[in-house]
Amino acid sequence: MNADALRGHMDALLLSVLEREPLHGYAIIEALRERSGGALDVPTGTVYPALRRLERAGLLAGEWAADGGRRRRTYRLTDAGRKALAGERSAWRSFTTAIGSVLDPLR
Amino acid sequence: MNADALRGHMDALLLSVLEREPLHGYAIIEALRERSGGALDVPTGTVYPALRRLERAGLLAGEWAADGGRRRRTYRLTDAGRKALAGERSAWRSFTTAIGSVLDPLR
DNA sequence: AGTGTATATGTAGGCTGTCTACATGTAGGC
DNA sequence: GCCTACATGTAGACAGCCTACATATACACT
Repeated sequence: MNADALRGHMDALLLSVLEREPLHGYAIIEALRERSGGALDVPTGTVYPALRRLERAGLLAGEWAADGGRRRRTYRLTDAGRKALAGERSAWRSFTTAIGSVLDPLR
Repeated sequence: MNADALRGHMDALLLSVLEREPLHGYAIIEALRERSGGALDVPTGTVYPALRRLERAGLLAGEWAADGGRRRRTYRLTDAGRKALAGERSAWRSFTTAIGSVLDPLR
């Protein structure tokens, strides 16, 4: 998976994976890998800054938790995040339609 | 159309639009707009440098032509460009499948 | 003659998000 | 003691798309 291709779609991925249940960063990475059948293997250096960015933007809310001695920051969607996810889904459909219309034009 | 979303897909778009016939930059921009129903309106500051990059990479071959007093640089796909286009199409399918599997998981 | 729009190409510099590489620490199996 | 998995995070590099600007021809309209 080319890195540049992910550009601008990371937010949608993160919001989507948090739609059903709150997860912490490491679990998010695993969820992306599993849901995509291994195609998406996003490095920590991408995910953690992105989560903070989305939290700053008010789309996620993060909370520290402890599992034994391990610290985890669990993120959940805010209402704004849920709205943003709907927008991202819509944008994704427009995007694939637009690119698809060029790559596979009707013959 | 979010600018970042295009990242890493521009090459595929340019190669694809040149698949059937050679075109010059301005015509390529129009072709992208028409084929996508107006969704893709790529600025010249994106297209011209990208065309030169693809030419340097050996995927396109450019040639100057004159239409009256107007100069045009017409690009055509090279053999390597045709192979690259096939790769880009394949990558596009993988990409949409991967992102789609996260955004619209089977329920 | 002047104005405006379409056609046509190109560069400089900025922006931003993803990546690589590194740093830190806990938990548990062998 | 060592290794792997779990868990979070930062610094800096890199690449490519964008805005804004510069240049020039062709043609319609006033």
